Amino acid sequence: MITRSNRFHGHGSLRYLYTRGKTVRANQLTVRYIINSRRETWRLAVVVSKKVHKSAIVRNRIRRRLYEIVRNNQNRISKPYDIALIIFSPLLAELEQQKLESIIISSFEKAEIFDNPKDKKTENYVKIEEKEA
RNA sequence: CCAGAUUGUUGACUAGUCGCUUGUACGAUAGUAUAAGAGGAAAGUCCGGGCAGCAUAGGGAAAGGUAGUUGCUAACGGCAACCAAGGGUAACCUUAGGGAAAGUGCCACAGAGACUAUACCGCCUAAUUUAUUAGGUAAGGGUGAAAAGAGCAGAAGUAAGAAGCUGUAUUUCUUUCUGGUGACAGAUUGAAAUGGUAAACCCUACCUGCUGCAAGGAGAUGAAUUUACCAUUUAUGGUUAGUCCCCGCUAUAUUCAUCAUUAUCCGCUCGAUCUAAAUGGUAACAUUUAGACUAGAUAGAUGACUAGAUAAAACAGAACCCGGCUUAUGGAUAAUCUGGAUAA
Repeated sequence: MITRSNRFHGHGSLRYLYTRGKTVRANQLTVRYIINSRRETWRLAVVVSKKVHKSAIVRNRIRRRLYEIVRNNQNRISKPYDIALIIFSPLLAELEQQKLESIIISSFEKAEIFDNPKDKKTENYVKIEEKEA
C-alpha cells in the first residue's frame, strides 16, 4: 500500500484528469496521466468498477497488487504526475506477479512517467560517483 | 459397526523482505520506538430498537402490518416452553394455526343442470297419428372432485315421486362439573347449522407519526433582501413554507455567486459491550460479583512477494451502532440422543 499523500482524492480531480490527461493503453488496463503543477509529489488512483467483478474481495486484491507494484518502483517517478489506472479485466487478480509487473512498467515507460532506462543508469552512475567522491 | 436426529466449535499457521491505518511516548521538524488492526455470516437490507432532525410527536382519516396460549426482551414479524393439526418405527421435524352461521365474489373442463339452477336418457299418467305430443317425477343411468344434494345412513310411503320422519358424526352457541395461569383436555344439558376458497374482497382483535449518518452540526470569501408575504391593526385574519391528507402547531433567517469544495472537522465508537464464576428459572432469560477496553478507514488501512511436502484451499471485506431473520459455505472436529446388527 502507498502512503495517503500519494493516493488520489476527489471526483473533481478525476474529472479534470479524464478531460485533459493523456492516455496509454495496454491489454487489460489503460493509464491516464498528467503533470500537476500545484503539487510536489506524485499521486496514483486505481479504478476498478463493479462491472469488472461483483465481489469486493477480488476488486480489493487487484487494487492492492497494483499499488504494491507502483510502490516498489516509486523511485523512478521524478515529476509530480497524477496517474489513474483503469482496469477492465478480472484476470489481473490471478495473473503471475512478474508478468503483471512487466505490463505496468512497460506502459509507464511508454508514457514517459518513468525515466528511460538508459538515463536512469547514467543517473545512478552519477550518484555513485558523487558518493565515492 | 451401520443408518439417522439435534446442538455446537474451528474455518488457517511459521519465518524472511518491503509497506499501510489508528492510538501512546519521545522529538523543533523530518522521523523513531511501541501497542492494536475485518466476519460467522462483515452479505441480503427482510423485521425490531437506539441515536438524529421535523412541535413536546398531539387528534382524526387513510394506508400498512401481525394472527393458537403463556412467558422472555429495550423492542420485534424474534426466542423459549406448551396446546392443536400433520409426517416419521423412533430420536425428532413441519405449520400465513382468528372468522366461511355479517355480507359480496369465484369454483376451469365435462355435463340437460353447479345456490334467484334443471328434465338428456329413463320412470309414471293422459291423448291419439303407435311413435309422437302434453303433463308429472329426482328412485335409477350418463358427466364430474362434488348432482336436486348441500355431513353420513336408514326405513316407511307413492301412479311415479317429494316434503317430512328416524338414527348418528362434526361444529357453533348454551347448562353444569373436573384438571390447567392459559391455549386446551375429559365428561355433560338443550337448541341450531352443515361443499371449497379469507396466499379473493371483507370482518374481528392488537400494533404502527415521517425521514434516515448522503441523518444532523461546524465552512471560507463576496453580494442582496430582511424579522416569510398581504390587509387592517399592532395583534388578528388570509396566503405561503415545513411534517403524504385534514385539524392543530411552527415561521431570523433566506437567496445568489466563487473555491479543480461531491473537500475538511465533529457525529465515530464505553456499549441493551465482552469474558469468567455463582444464584434463581424446565427454558428463553434475569440478577450479583470479579476482570477487560477489543478496527474506526474516507477513491476508503488491515497488504504484496518468497520459502516451508506446494495442491494451499469454502463463502466472502467493517462504513453510525446493537438484537434477530434469511441466504452462501470446501475441509476438520466435539457432545447428547434414536433405530438396527454383532459380541459379552
